[in-house]
Amino acid sequence: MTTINDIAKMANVSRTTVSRVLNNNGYVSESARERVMKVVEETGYIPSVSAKSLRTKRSGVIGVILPKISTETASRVVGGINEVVAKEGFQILLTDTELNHEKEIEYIRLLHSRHVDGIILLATNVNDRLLHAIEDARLPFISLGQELPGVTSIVYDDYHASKDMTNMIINKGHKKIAYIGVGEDDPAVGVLRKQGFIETIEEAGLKLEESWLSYGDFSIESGYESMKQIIETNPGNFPTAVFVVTDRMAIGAMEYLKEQGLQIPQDIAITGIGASVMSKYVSPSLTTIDYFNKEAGIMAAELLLEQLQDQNTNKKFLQNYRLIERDSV
Amino acid sequence: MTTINDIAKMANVSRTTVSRVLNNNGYVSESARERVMKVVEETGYIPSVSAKSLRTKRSGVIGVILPKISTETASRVVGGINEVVAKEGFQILLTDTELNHEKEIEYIRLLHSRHVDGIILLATNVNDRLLHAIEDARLPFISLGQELPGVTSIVYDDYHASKDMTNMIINKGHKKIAYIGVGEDDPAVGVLRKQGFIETIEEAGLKLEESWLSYGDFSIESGYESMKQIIETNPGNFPTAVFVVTDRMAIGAMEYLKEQGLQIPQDIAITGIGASVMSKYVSPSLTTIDYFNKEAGIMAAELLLEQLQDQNTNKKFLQNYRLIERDSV
DNA sequence: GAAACGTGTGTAATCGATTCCACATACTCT
DNA sequence: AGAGTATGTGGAATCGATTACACACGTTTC
Repeated sequence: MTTINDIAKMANVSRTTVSRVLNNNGYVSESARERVMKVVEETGYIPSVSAKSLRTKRSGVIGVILPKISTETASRVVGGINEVVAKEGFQILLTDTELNHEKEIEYIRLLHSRHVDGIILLATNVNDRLLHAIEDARLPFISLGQELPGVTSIVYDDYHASKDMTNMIINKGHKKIAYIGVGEDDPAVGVLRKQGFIETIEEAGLKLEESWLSYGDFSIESGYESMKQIIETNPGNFPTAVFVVTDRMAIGAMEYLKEQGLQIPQDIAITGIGASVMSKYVSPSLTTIDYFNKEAGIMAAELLLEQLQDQNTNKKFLQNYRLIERDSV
Repeated sequence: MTTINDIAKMANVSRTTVSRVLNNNGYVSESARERVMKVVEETGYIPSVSAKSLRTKRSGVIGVILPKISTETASRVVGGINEVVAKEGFQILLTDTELNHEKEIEYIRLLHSRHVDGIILLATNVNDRLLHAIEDARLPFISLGQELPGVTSIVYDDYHASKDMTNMIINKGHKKIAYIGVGEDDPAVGVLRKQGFIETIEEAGLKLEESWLSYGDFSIESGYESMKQIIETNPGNFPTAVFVVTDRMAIGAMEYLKEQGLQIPQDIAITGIGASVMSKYVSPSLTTIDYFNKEAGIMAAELLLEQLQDQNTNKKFLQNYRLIERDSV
């Protein structure tokens, strides 16, 4: 490995001067600059990032913590983040919590020790230890998907999205509407979406049977099972529509309905949330809500870069959404 | 930030001893070890990775170069890689070439300068400058998806997979089979898959019309357009089956056929490659080939970790595949 | 009882950069 | 002419870890 010292010797200057040339600061004569650049090009020298980062406390790396790496949402968000930070010469250091809350905290500390310049967390829950870990890291920090107190957050408008969707279902004349959700340790998907649904149902004066509520774990299979449960526990009293909080679970639910020979949407209508690519190509195509994940990633990255300059903004940003009406309702 | 010096002072030992405790090497008395551990836990001290990496030349980071970050294939592979390397305490540094060949080279050099311990490249093409860059980096290196001479490569068996698929189509009685592919600068998807298809067609003594060949760019839309082109340029002489080299393009093609009121598979059968989640849930469900992307990622990571120990293995590994017959043929 | 070895600890050099400071010129302004 | 400023350069400290080496002590071994 060639180092700055080698370059200095070869160009007949001190390493101070080499550093000045490379970082474009301080006075350097034209001739010295040319000599240095020539040697740099000839040798293909690249400065050691470790040394640089040790000295400057900046690494040019952004840490990203994902709940699950191989999901459409995650990869769209990461794509958005990457688009922005790559332009500024940053890299992404990726970690995957596999939906394990402990790991979120562990990874924050780990990224910290790696001297990342900032962290973007696709949060799935809120708890004191997590907030503490963020506080301790004292790093530019963005939470995406959940509102974390004291942290700049970008959140999807889950509540209103759910209300809009539910209202749309009601306006189509449905009165018996079932719900497939996820656990309430997830404040956004688990709590807000449910709240939007239930409040809208109540506002419309509709009845809500306990047996029409079921819960999955984000997977297609769990959507299938939840739908099965609802159908099997309500013989002769099927709901006429099902509000499902994610596209994947909605698609699982559709599978079950199709297997049972039930027509969508004639017998039972169904909706999802997330605007996955799949939602467009299943039959019937799925009515869903687009959260603009990539744009959210872009926004997160931009806010983070801003924080790298100025001090903490610590605001909350509501990402907008769009209801996509298709053939499943 | 607490440093090793702070810990040393607080525990009343030299920083050498602290380092010994943390890295578990050399002799340390039980009492010293306990004192150090106590202080470490109290302070939540984490060693600076930059300093460590500067000294040891190892960073605990694996560089991954993707052609496109937000695709199902990429995220499955990364998921597999992550599963393996995370267990060994490695992180993933992610870069995205956005299908730009120049960036592959640029990123290899950049990852090198970041002292990554190894690189996994999801290659999309082969050229001398790329090989040169890999050589220069002198790093444990794995190529996934393309065979690179002199580099340990994991390749999908595109040729035989295509042959199997084509044979399966032929065995169903089809004689007029169209092809939707991608550009031939991609040796695996563009060349091998086409070769497998064409050779099988010829072996079976079938005719191959030039107008039954069409090319897209991996996107769903390009599949749609390619299908449209084939249908429009062959009025009254439609093929009865279409071999498409990726699921996404196949799904685009299906869209067009459905729009035209053509029945799949009765009027025209269709096949994809890739076993995307979507392929299972479109109607009719798509016959495709599963390349076990996640397993390929796992294998890549394992091979890389092996290379970190021993010296260059430099072998070629053929990943196996599985034909999934569904309702589109 | 001396040599050899095992155990425990600390000193100091080192990795490859950045940056403060000192110093040397050359030019401008009263 | 002398002070002040702009320009150019290098010496040396520094960031926070690892590790070769030296040393001290206790225990075996012949």
